[in-house]
Amino acid sequence: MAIELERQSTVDQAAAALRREILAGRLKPGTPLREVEIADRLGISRNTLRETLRLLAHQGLVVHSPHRGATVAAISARDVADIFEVRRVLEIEGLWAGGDRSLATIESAVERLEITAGEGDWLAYGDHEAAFHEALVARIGSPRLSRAFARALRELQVALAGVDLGQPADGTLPRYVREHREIVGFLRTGEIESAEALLAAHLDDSKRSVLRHLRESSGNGL
Amino acid sequence: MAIELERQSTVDQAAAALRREILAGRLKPGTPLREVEIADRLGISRNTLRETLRLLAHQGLVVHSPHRGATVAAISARDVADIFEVRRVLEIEGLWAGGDRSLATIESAVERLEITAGEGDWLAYGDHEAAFHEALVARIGSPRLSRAFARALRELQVALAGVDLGQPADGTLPRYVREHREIVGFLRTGEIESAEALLAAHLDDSKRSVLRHLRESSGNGL
DNA sequence: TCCTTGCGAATTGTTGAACAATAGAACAAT
DNA sequence: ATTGTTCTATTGTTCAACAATTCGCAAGGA
Repeated sequence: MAIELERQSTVDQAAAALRREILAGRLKPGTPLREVEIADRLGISRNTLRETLRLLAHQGLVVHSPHRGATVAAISARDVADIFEVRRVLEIEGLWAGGDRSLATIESAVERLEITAGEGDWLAYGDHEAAFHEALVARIGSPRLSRAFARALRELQVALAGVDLGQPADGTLPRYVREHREIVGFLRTGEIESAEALLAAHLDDSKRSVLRHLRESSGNGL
Repeated sequence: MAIELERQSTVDQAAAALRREILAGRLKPGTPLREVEIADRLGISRNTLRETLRLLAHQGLVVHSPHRGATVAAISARDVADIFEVRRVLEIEGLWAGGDRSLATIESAVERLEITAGEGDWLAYGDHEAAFHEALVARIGSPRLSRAFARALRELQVALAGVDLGQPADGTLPRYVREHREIVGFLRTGEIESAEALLAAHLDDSKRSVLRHLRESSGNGL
């Protein structure tokens, strides 16, 4: 009916701002978020910031412990393993579940992914890769499962914020790009078993890579 | 390590209180939750209540729209279908995934379920049935998937709050109880395909039942 | 009758200040 | 090394005010 003009509440704007800072790596995992400091840096009141922090906590970007405040979510190896378990279950379910119309979304994601990879724009590449896998899960047709999946992917992004930006030119990336193309190829021809095997291997590779980056960056704590 | 003594913040206590009222059916789906009214009924400040409402919104018990306030979550037929899709995917995955030790938890849930069903305590029966299915999903070993599943179950409970309390003595319940026992039996003997078929039928039955109750209670809106 | 326009009351959004409660650190006593 | 004891920074919670917005409703016009 009316044009959906996007008025955002102060809470949402603040959440977006903090999310940007976290994903950009300016606020590293484990950093405590002092309420008064953040509040007047963002120019909002402390009460409003508290609602913002609850929102971000619910999204998994910060963790909140009583009387100790909020800190940027720090992810453990166990968390990484869990997130990849979520990915395995839901993405493979998506392989088998999908209708044909969903292939278009996936294929366009692959195309954008290849373009940005060719240009070396690894930031955009990450977004398109996420879009690819989200489209895969969307084939199940369940908004709730899609939301749970998207949340898991976001947690992964936080874990890698500011870590993988300049790194990925070690030769493995071209293989990643190719694998996405091959998976969608198998999907189109109905060779789901082959797609599943390839996807499982892809996820395993990715998990190992994430765990390695995690050890390198924040492994100093152990 | 330390004894986890449960000091709850005001926000958590208020959330628990509201959750009780909603699940008991005293606050019916769609009811608007006026901030000042609820706040001084619970004896807390409006700011604290707002954080509580954000928490409940995140748990799916209330929905929040800008400048319109929070209302007790009202579920649509589409939502019910989605929730049962979540259940289908995760519970069946749980059938195939589990280790042996998880069977003990499931079997004890079945026993409690049979006892409470025999006593006609349908409120406790609902809890134990939820515990059964949560234990099934827990076999996957993923805390995140378990959380997503528990959230879906809670949404279903809200939808049926105050509806199914006195109703279930129409002869279908004994079959439900028996089916749980049979599923765990198939699990124990490793006949996963049989367990899957039975579980799928069980979920289909349950979905139909929920949709019928939904039409009967809040079908007046359409 | 329809519809739109403006008004007003109820409600939410946001702020700022205050005080209580707690954790964590520094320090003293054993 | 362990146990108390302050002290301080920070979070938890409350309160009162005001701004912004929604919604019902009455007045007015086509």
